[in-house]
Amino acid sequence: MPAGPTGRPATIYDVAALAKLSIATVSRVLQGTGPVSEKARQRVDNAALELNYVPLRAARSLAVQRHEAHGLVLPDLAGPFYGDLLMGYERWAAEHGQSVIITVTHGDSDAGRGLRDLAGRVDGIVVHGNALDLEAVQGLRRAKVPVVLVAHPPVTGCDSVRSESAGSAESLTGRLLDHGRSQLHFVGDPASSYDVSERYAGFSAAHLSHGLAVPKPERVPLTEDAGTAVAQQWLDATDKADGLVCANDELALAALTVLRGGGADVPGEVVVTGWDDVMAARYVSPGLTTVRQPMAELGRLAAQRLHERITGERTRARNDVLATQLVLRESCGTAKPGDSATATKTG
Amino acid sequence: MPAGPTGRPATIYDVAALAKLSIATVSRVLQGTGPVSEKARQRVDNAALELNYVPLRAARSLAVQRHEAHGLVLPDLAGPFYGDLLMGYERWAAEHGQSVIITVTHGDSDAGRGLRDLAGRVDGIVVHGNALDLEAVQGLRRAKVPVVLVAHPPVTGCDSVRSESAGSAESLTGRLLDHGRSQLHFVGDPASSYDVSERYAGFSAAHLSHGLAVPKPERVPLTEDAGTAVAQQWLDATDKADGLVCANDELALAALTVLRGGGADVPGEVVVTGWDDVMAARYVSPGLTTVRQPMAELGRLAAQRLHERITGERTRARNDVLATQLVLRESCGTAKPGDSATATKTG
DNA sequence: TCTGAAACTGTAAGCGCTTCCATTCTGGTG
DNA sequence: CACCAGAATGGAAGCGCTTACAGTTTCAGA
Repeated sequence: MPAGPTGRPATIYDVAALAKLSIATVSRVLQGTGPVSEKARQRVDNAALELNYVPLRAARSLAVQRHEAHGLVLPDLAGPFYGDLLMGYERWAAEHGQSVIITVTHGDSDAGRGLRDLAGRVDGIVVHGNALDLEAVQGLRRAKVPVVLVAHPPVTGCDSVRSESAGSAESLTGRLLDHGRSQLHFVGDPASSYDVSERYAGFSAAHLSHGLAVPKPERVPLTEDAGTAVAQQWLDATDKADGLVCANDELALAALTVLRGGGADVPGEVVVTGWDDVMAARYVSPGLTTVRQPMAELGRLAAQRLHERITGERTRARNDVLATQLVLRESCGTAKPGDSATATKTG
Repeated sequence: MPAGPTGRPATIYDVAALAKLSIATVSRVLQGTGPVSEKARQRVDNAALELNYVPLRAARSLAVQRHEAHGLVLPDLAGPFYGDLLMGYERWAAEHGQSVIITVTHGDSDAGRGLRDLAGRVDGIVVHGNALDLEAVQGLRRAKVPVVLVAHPPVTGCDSVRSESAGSAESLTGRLLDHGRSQLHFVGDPASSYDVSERYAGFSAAHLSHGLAVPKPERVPLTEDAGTAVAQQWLDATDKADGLVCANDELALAALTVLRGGGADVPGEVVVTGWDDVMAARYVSPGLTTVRQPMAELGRLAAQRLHERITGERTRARNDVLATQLVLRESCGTAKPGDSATATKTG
């Protein structure tokens, strides 16, 4: 809200009056559209500066029928993942002159009122799979809002962007089996999200291809507390698993720490792996073997896909799958000294 | 963009036509203002539902002269801090019907075009101190945009919200000195941000009150790389410091790890402390002593303060200072077994 | 000097919504 | 049964901006 001469925000009329020109010319100067004389440009610039004029976006949006803004719906912001995603997103958006309006569902997944409001402010919406249920997404589609899904299985009418999961999980699991592990546990509830279900699918596939029965998953939430509990259970058990394939790093870190604290030999007696490669994964000891997702790139691509849809420069749906990176450290017992990252798959 | 009967987005006119009522009545029903008969309410609701009507926010904003949106300007989104800040912010905003539009400066700190655009979309802006230089903030003020500063020294005309730093740094440093340390190094450039300068101020104060000379700071960036370098230097040095007070956890974690890797005894030979209490701080060993800031609360409060300003329910400036929490772990050599947190100061 | 095209500028009609004000219904009362 | 208050509704103006479209300059070329 810029300061007008009267104390009210200055409008384009104020600028025009001060510059002794019509509002049409002012608009042309400010937007850089249409022909304007150098003299006019000067006068307008000076007037705008003097009045601290800030164009009211709402008025422009109304006139041009475009918001030049994206909506981003995330389930949460804890942990580094969503932050990185958002960062990649915002960067692309800023470079292309789009604002980003963010909404966090905190597990509400219906978000009626807020979603509606958001839809009225933006040209399109990117939804993280864990943030909204399918019904809410369909609602957006019905309202003809362009939608891009992140980390969600493809939905007709929406583009989607996700990172490869099943393949990396399979190769990670396979690697453990190849190195002599025979009683692996999958820790984390596959039903909690699409990503986790994919990871379990890969875990299963590896077992099948090794001619082994597929162990049932430990259906626990992806939290440190759950990791602690699982590890505690392991320490108390008689029939011990020789590996914990955890659905994320939180679980794995907590488990690893408790196992170590309880005197277990990791990775000798039991190996542990995570998913996400959070910072702590490389500070814990033994270093946590995990899988890194290109979160920023995911965000960037989602922004781009949405923009293509909004501008109509593409109408055919796309479903992108980005490669992940297996990060081998000591916790899995198969890393050579001096940890590093190995090859990956593109889905 | 809802689906109108024609394929174009439905407007309030379409809803009115279908409901056989005037747009005035439709508006009253939808906004819940003014008296409307039950019958009218029904008809409007049905029509809106059938048309998948989504009100165009730009039009409403223009009419009511309010955006019901906040701008949030952050320097970055890496690390968990800003994510937590944003989370606290968004939560409060959502609960109060405000949208939040986020802009990341990535160290640009002038952000001319983007800022201007942002200012035209929102009712007020919250700026993180590290994101914008003072001139940019003044520009906003001149344009009469309500501004709340986070982690920035008070500026006339703006509210500010920050967490206490100097006091905690002083008590942390004092504690180390009391436990026999005599040659502490401050790692991190106090000029890099207000927060860091405060931490160094506290570090200095502790030395002074112990009758010691104040060591010059190691002016390095707050990164893991810098921490690595500093630790390497320590290993090579002959006249070794007996404590590294790092400006953040990244520095401290990297330093700690390299020191340990180089055979140094931490905390026996040299103690290390950080700032922020990132997740890795409790997984590294020895556990990292650090200071926890209430980031989410900071965000929440900033949102609230901005809202008070926007609505005009408060006109006197406020400068809030939130308490931090000293988190003692083994790396500082003064923690009792079983780490815990101790008291704090409110600024 | 005159003419027409090109360059520039102004007028005015919206964009979709809210809201003031006037008008039309209600349904009790006298 | 006329009358009136209050409830319900509609008409229309206006929010600040963009953008045809039309009008006015400017100026090179004849």
